[in-house]
Amino acid sequence: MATSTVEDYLKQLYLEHQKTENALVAMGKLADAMRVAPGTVTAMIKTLGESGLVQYEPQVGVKLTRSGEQLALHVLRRHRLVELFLVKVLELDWSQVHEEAELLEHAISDTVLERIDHLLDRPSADPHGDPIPTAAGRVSRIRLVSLSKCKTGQHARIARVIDQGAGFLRFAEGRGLKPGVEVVVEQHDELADAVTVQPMDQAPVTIGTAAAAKIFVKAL
Amino acid sequence: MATSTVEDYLKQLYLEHQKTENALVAMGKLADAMRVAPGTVTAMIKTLGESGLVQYEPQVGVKLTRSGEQLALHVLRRHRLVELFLVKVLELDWSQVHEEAELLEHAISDTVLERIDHLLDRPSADPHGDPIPTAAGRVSRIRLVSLSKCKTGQHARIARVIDQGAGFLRFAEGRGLKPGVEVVVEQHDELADAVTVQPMDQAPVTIGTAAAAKIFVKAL
DNA sequence: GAATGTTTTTTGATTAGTCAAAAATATATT
DNA sequence: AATATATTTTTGACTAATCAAAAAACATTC
Repeated sequence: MATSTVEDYLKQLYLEHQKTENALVAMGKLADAMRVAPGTVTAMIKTLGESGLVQYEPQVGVKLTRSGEQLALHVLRRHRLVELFLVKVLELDWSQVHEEAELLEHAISDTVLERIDHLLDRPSADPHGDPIPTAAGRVSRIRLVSLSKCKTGQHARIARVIDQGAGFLRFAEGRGLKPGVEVVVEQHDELADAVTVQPMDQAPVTIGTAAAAKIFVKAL
Repeated sequence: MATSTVEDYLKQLYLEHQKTENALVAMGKLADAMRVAPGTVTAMIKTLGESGLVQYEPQVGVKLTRSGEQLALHVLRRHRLVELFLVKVLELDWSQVHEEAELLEHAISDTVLERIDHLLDRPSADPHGDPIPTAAGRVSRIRLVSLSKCKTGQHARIARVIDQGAGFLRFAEGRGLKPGVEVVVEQHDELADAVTVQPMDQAPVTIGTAAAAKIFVKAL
C-alpha cells in the first residue's frame, strides 16, 4: 500500500505534468508543489523510481510510469468525488472543499468511494469543473477555451475554474463566475489587459487577463 | 496537533479504561489493543506522559489525564458520528462501518464534523448504540442491563451491542437483534448457560450467555 | 571561456513509530 | 522462601520522511 505521502507525490507529479504540457517535471517544481526541501524530493523520487512508479532522469526531471499514473488518477478520483460530495451533500462552500479533500482523499476506501459515486449519480466533474477520473483510470479530455482567449461578443458557458485558492473562488462565486453559468464576453481589450464578461442575470464584471486565464468556457 | 497514532492510543486507552471499570490500564492490555509490541507501548506512553495526556505509573499502568480524555472523546465523537453517517447516508451495513471509521476518524475536520452532526440531526448514539460524545466532550452514561442478566419474561428494547466484529454483527442483524428492536426474554436458563429471546415479529433465538452479555437492553 | 548564478544531488542529522530480544521487575506456585 | 512464570522496561536497530548545508552539475553572462 502506498503511504499518503507517496500518494501526494504522485498526484502532484501528475498535476505538474499536465501543467507543463507533458514535459519531464523539474525537481524544483515538485519541491514547490509539495512544499518540501529540494533534497527531500530527490530522495523520494529515487525510491519511487525503485518501486516502478516514476521514471527518473537525474539532473533533468521525472514523470510517472503507467502504474504511477494509475495510482495518481485513483487519488485524484477520490479527491474530486469527495469535493463534489462535500458541496452537494454536506453543503460546504466550494472555496473550502479543496483543503478538506486533501485530508480525506487518503482515508476513503473503495467501498465508501463507490457509495459516494452512486449517491452523486456517477458525476463527471467536481465543483470546480475538474474532470473526475473513472474507477478504471480514464479521464475525459474535453478541450475548453480560456476566457482570456475569447473574442468580444462570444457567448459561452463556464465549465472550469483552475484555482483552488479560497480567495479567488469566493470572489468568482460572488460575481456569478462559476461552472454552469452562461456568460457573454462584453469586451476583450488586449491593450487594457482586461476582459469584461456578463454572467446571465448578473452585473458585468471586468477582470484582468491573468484572472480570465483561470476561467475556462465552452462556446455556445 | 496530535498525530493519528497518538489519537489511536488515547482512544484505545479510554476504551480499555471503561472496560476495566476505571482501573489503571496495564501496558500489555494497551499493547494488545494497539496490536503493537509491549516495548512500543512503554515508549509511546512515556512521551504521552511528557505531553501531559496520560498519567503513567511505571510497572503498574496508565490512565488519561483530563486533557487526554478530552482528546480521546473528540476522536470517539468523530468515529461514532462517521459510523452513523456511513449507515444513514451512504447506506453501508452496520457490520462494515467500524473498520471504515477507523480510517476516517483521523481525517475529518471540525467543519465537516459539524455538517455531519447537523445532517443527522444531532444524534446521541451510533449504529451499535454506543453514545456519541458531545462537541464539549460529555458522554451520556445511561445505565443499561445486559441480556445475560435479564429474567425470564422480561420485556425490553435492545439499546446497544458491544462487539465491533463483522461476524457477530451480521449474525445479530440476521436474527433481528439490533438496537431499537423490542424483545421478550422467553427463557433464561442459568444451568444451560443460555438465553432465549423473541424479537418483535421474529422467530425466537437462543444464544449463550457470553453472546447475551454483549447485548444491552432497556427494560420496558 | 572564466565568473557568476541557479538547480540538483549528496551528506549527515533528526523525529515518529516500530520491532526483537535481553534485562529487570512483579506475581504465582510449590 | 525459592523457584518458575508473566509482565514490563531497556537497549539497539530499523524505516519513512524530513531538513540544512555542502558539493556537484548545469546554465548564463559578460
